[in-house]
Amino acid sequence: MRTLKYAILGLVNRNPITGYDITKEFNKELANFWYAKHSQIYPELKKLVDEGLINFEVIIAGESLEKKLYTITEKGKESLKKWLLQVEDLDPTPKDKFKLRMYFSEILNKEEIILQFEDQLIKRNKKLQFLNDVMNEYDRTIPDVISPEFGDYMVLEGAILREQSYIEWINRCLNRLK
Amino acid sequence: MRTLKYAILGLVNRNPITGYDITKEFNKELANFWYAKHSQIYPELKKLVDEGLINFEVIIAGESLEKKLYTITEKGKESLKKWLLQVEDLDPTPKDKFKLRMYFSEILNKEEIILQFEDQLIKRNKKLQFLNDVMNEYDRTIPDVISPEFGDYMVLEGAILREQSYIEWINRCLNRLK
DNA sequence: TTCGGCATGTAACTCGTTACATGATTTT
DNA sequence: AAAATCATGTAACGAGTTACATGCCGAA
Repeated sequence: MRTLKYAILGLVNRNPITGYDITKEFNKELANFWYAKHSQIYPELKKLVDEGLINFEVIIAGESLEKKLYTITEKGKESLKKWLLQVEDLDPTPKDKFKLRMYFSEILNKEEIILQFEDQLIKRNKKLQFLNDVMNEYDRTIPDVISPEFGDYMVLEGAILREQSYIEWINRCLNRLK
Repeated sequence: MRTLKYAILGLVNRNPITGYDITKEFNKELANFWYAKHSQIYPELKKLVDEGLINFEVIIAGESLEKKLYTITEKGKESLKKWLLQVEDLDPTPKDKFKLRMYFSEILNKEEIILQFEDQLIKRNKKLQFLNDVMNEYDRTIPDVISPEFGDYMVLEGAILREQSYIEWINRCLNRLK
């Protein structure tokens, strides 16, 4: 399936970028729906070069620190566009360890179950708060459709809706338990 | 982390069960938040036996068909309970290929993007319809708290809320695009 | 001069999927 | 008699994590 391939290709397509900076991108907005460690990114970049989808240029920063600045090729752009246009079946439902634990919770007593939900509620609220803080930096100006910022905005909103719905689920469970 | 280990342990804890039937469970309610193929389940069962967490008894069905019926041990029950009670950090945000594609969609034109969202909307609605159908089989009788059925009901409701929230997100995106 | 961040890589391992492989039983 | 389903396994591969490994640069 090679999804990481296209995640990287998408980033390199926006602007020439180094492996290090790709890793950083995977820890910002992007982290709300895709991510990877540098140990996965560097080998994948090498593979993409071999496939002729990207090129790199070695940049010397300061005295001797080598950076590799990757740029997308025409072949890479075509490959990315083809992937963006493809119509696929739905991904399988994402796995959820907390739900798995609650699914088997009948062997716990009520108080123990409630404690689990309450702990999860705190953590989810914290995450939602964080996402809202990021969202507020957009300062009520919804970016133009078809701009890189619109992508950021869109998926951030998706992440907020997802957390809200998870919190709603927890609250419903707690109401039944109390 | 060995999550599959506990998913299996949780099922075996409910009732003695064969590997084949565990595989089937992973394609019902459970599939809304955990699943595995038989090729992963059989080796894991062997491992759990080695660890003394489950036992099995060979059953001959019909003339000569061998089944292995697995039962949880005391050690297994303790291990499961410990796992159920543990307080963990939030899982990383689940990966989402569709959101990844839309994140990079600025290189497509508006009509192409809208087509992508509309296709996704149809598929998500279909899935929601399916989940609602399953839910209606509960026939308005919410199962008792602390029963195996309550677990089923709870996670099914979670799955429905999740799909609804995804659909809400798609609609918001479409409204902005139109 | 030391510490945190910049920058790139590899090795070993776990987790999960697809495909291969076999045979028994039930249903059409 | 054939097809679907029951039932259990292994092999090869791909994806992802943790740990190992190295060296540069700027700020305190």
